[in-house]
Amino acid sequence: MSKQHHETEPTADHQKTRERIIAAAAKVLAEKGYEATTLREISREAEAAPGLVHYYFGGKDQLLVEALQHAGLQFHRRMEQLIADVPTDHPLEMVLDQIRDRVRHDPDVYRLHYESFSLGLHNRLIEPRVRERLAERRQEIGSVMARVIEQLQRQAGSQNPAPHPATLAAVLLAAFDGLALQAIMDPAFDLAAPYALLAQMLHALLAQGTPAPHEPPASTPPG
Amino acid sequence: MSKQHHETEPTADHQKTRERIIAAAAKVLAEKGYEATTLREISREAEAAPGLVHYYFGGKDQLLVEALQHAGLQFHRRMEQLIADVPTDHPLEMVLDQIRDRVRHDPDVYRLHYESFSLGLHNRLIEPRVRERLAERRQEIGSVMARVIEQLQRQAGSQNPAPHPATLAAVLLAAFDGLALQAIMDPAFDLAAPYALLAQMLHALLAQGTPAPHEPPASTPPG
Amino acid sequence: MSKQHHETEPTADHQKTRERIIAAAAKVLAEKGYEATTLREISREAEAAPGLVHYYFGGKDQLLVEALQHAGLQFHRRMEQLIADVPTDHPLEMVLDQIRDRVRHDPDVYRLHYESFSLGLHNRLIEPRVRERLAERRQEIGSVMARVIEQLQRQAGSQNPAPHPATLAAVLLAAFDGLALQAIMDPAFDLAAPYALLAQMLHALLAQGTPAPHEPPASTPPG
Amino acid sequence: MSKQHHETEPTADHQKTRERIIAAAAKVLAEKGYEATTLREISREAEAAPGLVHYYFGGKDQLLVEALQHAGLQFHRRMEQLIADVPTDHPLEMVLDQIRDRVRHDPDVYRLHYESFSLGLHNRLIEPRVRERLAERRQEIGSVMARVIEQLQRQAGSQNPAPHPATLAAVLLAAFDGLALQAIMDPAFDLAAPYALLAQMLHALLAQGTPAPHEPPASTPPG
DNA sequence: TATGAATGAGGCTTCATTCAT
DNA sequence: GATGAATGAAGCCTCATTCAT
Repeated sequence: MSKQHHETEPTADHQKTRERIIAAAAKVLAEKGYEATTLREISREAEAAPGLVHYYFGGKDQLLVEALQHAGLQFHRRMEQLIADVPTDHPLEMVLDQIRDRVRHDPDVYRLHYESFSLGLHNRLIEPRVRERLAERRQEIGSVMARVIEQLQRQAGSQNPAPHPATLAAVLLAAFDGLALQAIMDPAFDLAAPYALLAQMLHALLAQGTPAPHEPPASTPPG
Repeated sequence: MSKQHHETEPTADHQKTRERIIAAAAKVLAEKGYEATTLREISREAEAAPGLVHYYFGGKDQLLVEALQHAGLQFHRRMEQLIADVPTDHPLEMVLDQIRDRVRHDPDVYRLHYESFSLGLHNRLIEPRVRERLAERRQEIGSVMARVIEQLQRQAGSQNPAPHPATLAAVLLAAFDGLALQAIMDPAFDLAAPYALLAQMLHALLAQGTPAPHEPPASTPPG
Repeated sequence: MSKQHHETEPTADHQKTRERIIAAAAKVLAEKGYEATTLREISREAEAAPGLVHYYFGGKDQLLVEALQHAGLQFHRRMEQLIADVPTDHPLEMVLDQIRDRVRHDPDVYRLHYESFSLGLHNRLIEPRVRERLAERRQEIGSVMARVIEQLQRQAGSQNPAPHPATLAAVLLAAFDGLALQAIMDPAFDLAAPYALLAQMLHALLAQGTPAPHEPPASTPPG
Repeated sequence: MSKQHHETEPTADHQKTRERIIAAAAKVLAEKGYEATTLREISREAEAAPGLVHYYFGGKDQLLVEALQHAGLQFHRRMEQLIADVPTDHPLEMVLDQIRDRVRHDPDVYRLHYESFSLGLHNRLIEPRVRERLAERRQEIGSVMARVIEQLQRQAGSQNPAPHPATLAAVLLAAFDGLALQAIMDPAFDLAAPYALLAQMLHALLAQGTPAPHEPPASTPPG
C-alpha cells in the first residue's frame, strides 16, 4: 500500500505544482501565443523552478499541448453541461446566450481555442497523435452542437426535409469562432446584434424547411 | 559596361529587390507564422542579403507588417472587383462561390488574414498606428460586404424592416473566417455544403422579413 | 511482519543497493564515458532512487571513482590469477592468449581501463589521492607482467644481459592497450595476427640477448 | 568575377577567424576532452563571439570533429614528411626517435589522437561518415608505417618469409599509442628505454626471419 | 548602395545536488 | 534510513541586429 503511494494518492504538493504550471502555461499561452510564450515567464507565473517544466512534462511543446488539451476538455465539458441544463422550450436562445456571454466572461478559453487553430495552421505540431487529439476535440464540440440542432428541429416540427445537423453545426460554430475572434481583438465589438441575427436566421431556416438536401462535411462523416 | 549597370536602372532594381523581399516575407509568414518566421529564411527565399531587410524596412516587425498590409490591400481589391463583376441577378450565389473558391485557390491570402488576427489577439503590435491600419482594412471589407447585402435586400424587395446590413455582413464574414480556418487546417473539410446552407439561411431570412430591429456593431458606427 | 523487515537484514540490503549502484555506474561509465554518464541513468539502471548516489557516495565523482577502482581491482585480481595458473612451459603464449581473449570476452573491463586513462589525461581528478590510487593500480599490473617476463627469461636461459623486465612489461602493456583500443573501436579488427607477432618478437628478442643495457622507466623505480 | 569573391578570395578576416576558432577548439579539446569542452571556453580562447561557432561550423559537434580532422591531417602530413626525410641507412631509429620526441614536443597531437579514440569508443558520433573519415585517417597512418617497414625489410635482406608489414605496423602503432598515453599522463614516465627496446625487438625479428606466416588485420584488407 | 561577418541577448534543455518528508 | 520533488547553474543554440567594407 505504501509502495503505491505516488499512484493512489499523489502528493498534494506534487499535483498542486503540476496544475499550477499548467494553469500558468495556459494563461501565458492565451496572452502571448505559442511561439512568444517562454518557459521563463511560465515558471515565474507558476512560481516554480524553470527545470520543473521538463521534469513534469518533458519540454515546452508537451507542456503547451497539455495545457491546450486541458482547456479544450474544459471547453467541451462546459458545452455538454450547457445543453444538459437547457430548457425544453427556447433551447436555441439559451445556448446562444451562454456561448456569447462566455466570449466576454472567459475570453482565455477562446484565445486557447484559437491558439490550437494557429498550431494547426502552421506546421508546428510534429507528432500526428497530437494533431489528431486536437482535431477530435473540435469534432466533439461539433457533435454536441449537432445534437442541440436536432432537438431544435424536432421542436420546430418541420415536415420538410431539414438541413443536415452536422452541416448546420459547422456553420454555426464557424460563425461563433469568427465573431469571437473579432470580439477578443476589439473589446468594443458588439456581439448582441450578430448573435440575435444568427438566431433569427436559424428560425427562418427551420420554419421554411429545406428544399435542397445537404451533404455533411466530408471530414466529419456521420458516425 | 558592367560598371555602369547600376546607373541604367537603379530604381528598378531597388524596387524589384524590395518587392521580392516582401513577397518572400509573405510566403514565409503565411507558412510559419509571425514568431517562427526568421529573417534568414526570408532572405534566402528572396535571394537577397540578410542585411537588406533592415536596410529597406528597418527591422523584422516593420517588414512583416508591410507584407501583411500588402496582402490585406490585395485581399480588399479583389473583393471590390468581385462585387463589381457581380451580375444583377443572383448576386449572392456568385459572391459566395467566389469567396469559397478562393479559400482553396489562394489559401495564403487567408493565412495572412489570420496572421493579422493573431497579431491583434496577442500584444505583439506596439505601435497603435499599425493596429488601426489593420483594423481599418477589416472594416473596409465589412463595408464592401454590406453593400452586397444592401443590393440583395433591394432585389428581395421585402416590405418588412430588414436586418442591418452591417450586422449581417459581420455575421457572414465571421462564418467565412471560421469555415476558412477549418478548411485550411483540414484539407478534407467540405466547404460546399456549409456555403450552400449559408445561402439558404440568407434567403430564408430575407424572404421572411425581420420583426425585430437590429443595432449595428458598436465598433463600426454607421458613417 | 513487514514492519520488522528492515531489522532482519538491514546491512545486507544496504550493501546490495550500494553494489547494485556501483555495478550500474560501471556499466554506464563503460558505455558512455565519464562526462556523458548521468546519475539519472545510473539510478535507472540500478533501480534505485536518484538521491541514493549522494547518500551513499557523496556525489557523482566519488561514485565513478569508486566504480573505476572496483573495476581496476577486478582487473588486477584476474591478472594475478592468470599468471598463477600459467604452466611452467610456454608461459608467454598462455598469458597472451588470455589477455587477447579478454578483450573480446569482457570489453567493459578495457573500456573502464581507458576511462581511467581519460581521467588522467584531462584535468578531471582534483583530489591527488585519487590520481595516486589509479596510478598505483597501473603500476601493480606492470609489476605482475614483469614477473611473467622474469620467469620467461629464466626459462630462455640467455647468457647475454637481458632487457629490464619492467621496460619490457611497459612495452608489452602499451601494445596491449593500443591493440585493445583498436579492437573495441572496430569489431572487425583482427587481434590474432598482432598477438602472434608480438610473441614472435619477444622470442626473437630473448633468443638473441641484448647487447645494450636498458634503463627502467623513471616513474616505476625497481624495488 | 566579383560575384565569386567569397569563393576565390575569402576575406582574410573570415579565414583568420575560422582558423582561430579551430585552433582554440583543438587546444581546449586536447586539454579538457570532448564532453568537458564548452563553447564558452572556445570562444573565450579564440576571442570570438559564441554565436560564431554555429555560424561557421553549425554546432559544437561539427566544430570539434573538424578540429579533430584538422589535427589528424597535420599528424599524417608530418608522418609522411618524416619518412620522406629518412636516410637510407638506419631508417628505423630515425623514425622512432622522431615519433618519440613528438610525444614530448607536441603532446596535444597525441591528446587529440586519443580523443578521437574516445569518440569511437563511446557512441558519441552519430554520423557514420565522420566515423569513416576518422577511421580512414588511422588506416592511412598505418599504411605509412607499413611502407617504412617494407623499406626496412628490403634493407635487412632476410631470405626468410617476413611478417606482414601491415601487421607489424599495427603492433608498432599500438605500442606507440600505449606508450604515449602513459607518457602524457605521467610526465616522469621514461620513453627512451621502451623505444630503444622496441627497436631492438624489431631488429631481432627481422634478423631471424619468420617461420610462421601472418595474416593482415581483417579490418584493413590488402589492396 | 549593398553585403555578410560578427555580436550578444535570450531561448530551451540537462543535470548534479539538496532537503523536506 | 530512504525518497524523489524541487532547485538553479550552465550548456548549446537561434536570431534580430549592427557595422566595417
